[in-house]
Amino acid sequence: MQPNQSIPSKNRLLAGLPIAEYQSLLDKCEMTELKASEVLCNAGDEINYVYFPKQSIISLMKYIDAGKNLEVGMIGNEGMLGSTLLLGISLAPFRAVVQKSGIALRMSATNFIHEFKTSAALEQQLKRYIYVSLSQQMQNAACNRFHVVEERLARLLLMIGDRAHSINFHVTQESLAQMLGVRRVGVTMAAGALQNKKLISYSRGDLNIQDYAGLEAASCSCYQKDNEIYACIFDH
Amino acid sequence: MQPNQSIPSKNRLLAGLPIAEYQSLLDKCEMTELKASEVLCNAGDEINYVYFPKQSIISLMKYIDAGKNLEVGMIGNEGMLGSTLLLGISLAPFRAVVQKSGIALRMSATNFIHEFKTSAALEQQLKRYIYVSLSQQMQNAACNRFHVVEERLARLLLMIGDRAHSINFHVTQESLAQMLGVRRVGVTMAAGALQNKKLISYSRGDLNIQDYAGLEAASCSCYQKDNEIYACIFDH
DNA sequence: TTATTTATGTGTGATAGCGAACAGACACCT
DNA sequence: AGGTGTCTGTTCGCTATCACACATAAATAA
Repeated sequence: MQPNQSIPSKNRLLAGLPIAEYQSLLDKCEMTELKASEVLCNAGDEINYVYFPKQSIISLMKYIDAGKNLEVGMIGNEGMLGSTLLLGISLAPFRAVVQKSGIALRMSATNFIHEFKTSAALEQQLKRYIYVSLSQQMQNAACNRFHVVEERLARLLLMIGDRAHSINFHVTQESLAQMLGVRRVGVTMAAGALQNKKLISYSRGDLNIQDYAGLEAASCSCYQKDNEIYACIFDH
Repeated sequence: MQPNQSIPSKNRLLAGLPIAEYQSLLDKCEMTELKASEVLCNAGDEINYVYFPKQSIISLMKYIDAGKNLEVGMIGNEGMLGSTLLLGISLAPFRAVVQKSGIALRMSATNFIHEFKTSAALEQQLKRYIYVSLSQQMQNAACNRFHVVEERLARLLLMIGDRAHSINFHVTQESLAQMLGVRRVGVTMAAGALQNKKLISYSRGDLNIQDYAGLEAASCSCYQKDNEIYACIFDH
């Protein structure tokens, strides 16, 4: 399926809430403009704000050693940054970097904690989201072990496209390399292969998905599985 | 540090609870003998029982495709199987296989749910455990991406040793290969290298850690980091 | 005893990804 | 118009790991 190209008005996590609780949340949020490469938190930081992206995208990065980093999660309007506050721990387990500029809603951790303590519906959504995150982490661990760069790149591009709500977006090979945890050259190769297959086209960071279904077929099964897990938990 | 070689009488998760709540839990548990290679649940199964291993070890396996599997978690007396019930979802996101035979406490999901709904202390321990699991999954994803087989094998053996509460245990190269998601031959090589360095010795599945500190040094930093995360969340 | 299963070791060739270095192309700014 | 930084493409030698096939050796069963 193609991503919905219309700009989503709602965060998908919050969309499931009763109107009153949804409104109460929105009232405590402020609109903020996230700028690409802005760092929202570092691993081990106290979480002061939670974020609900609209068309913006946040990458969760795990530093490992000697300058090696890996993206361990991506947050768009299907999720939020800071859900782990529900678990009663205010330390961020990762570094959160803005991957794509755009609008997000922001709320203080204090307000957020108060909200889920007084709204069972919100609490349930957060629990679901944490379950999904946990499942996806496991999938991701296996993906990193077994799947080759080209498949993983295809998956990554689909994930960005979905969260950007567009088949056109800006992302350099260097950022993609960071996310995949490979050299930029590895991305050049893989992206070249995808372009030869007429699945994508790109130039100087301007990326265009030309054949969405084809790219899905070229991606590893993890793309599908991630979406299934999310749908299975939220849409039932 | 060397693992405590005395058989632990308590589960470390439950050990943090007030006596009354601890006792209430124990009363609803039954002792059970887990046999190596027994399957406690498959991915997508309804969770009917939760388990608290003593010296037994449970491996959480994620199937990916075409017979490719990866261990995404290991449970000994520091943790439990079934904690995700706290999140209100009763589906297991992985396959749980007994890795090492031994005693475990077992409780029905129904009783377990009742317990954490009536004990704030238990609920908090479970939240912490889920946070730790989530963090470790991220670490694991990065580990799978960057670290070589020999380092990962060293880490794995340390983890088994810790949970077996012994520097001697039985594990075949084939099982290790399954857990690491590599060919058995890869384990032969890596284990041979560790043996040459006098860190371990083994014969037909009987493994002995000869130099615990050396093995720690040979393992990837993830071993240390996993332990730190656990300690940071639970021991403070 | 012999046969079979389980656990381990070896050898050969292929491939994916690495690190490092370099070169061309385009964009933007003065 | 020229300079500078960003983005992309290419090459080379190297290593980890793969796939497959076969060999050995101990443990177990017939």
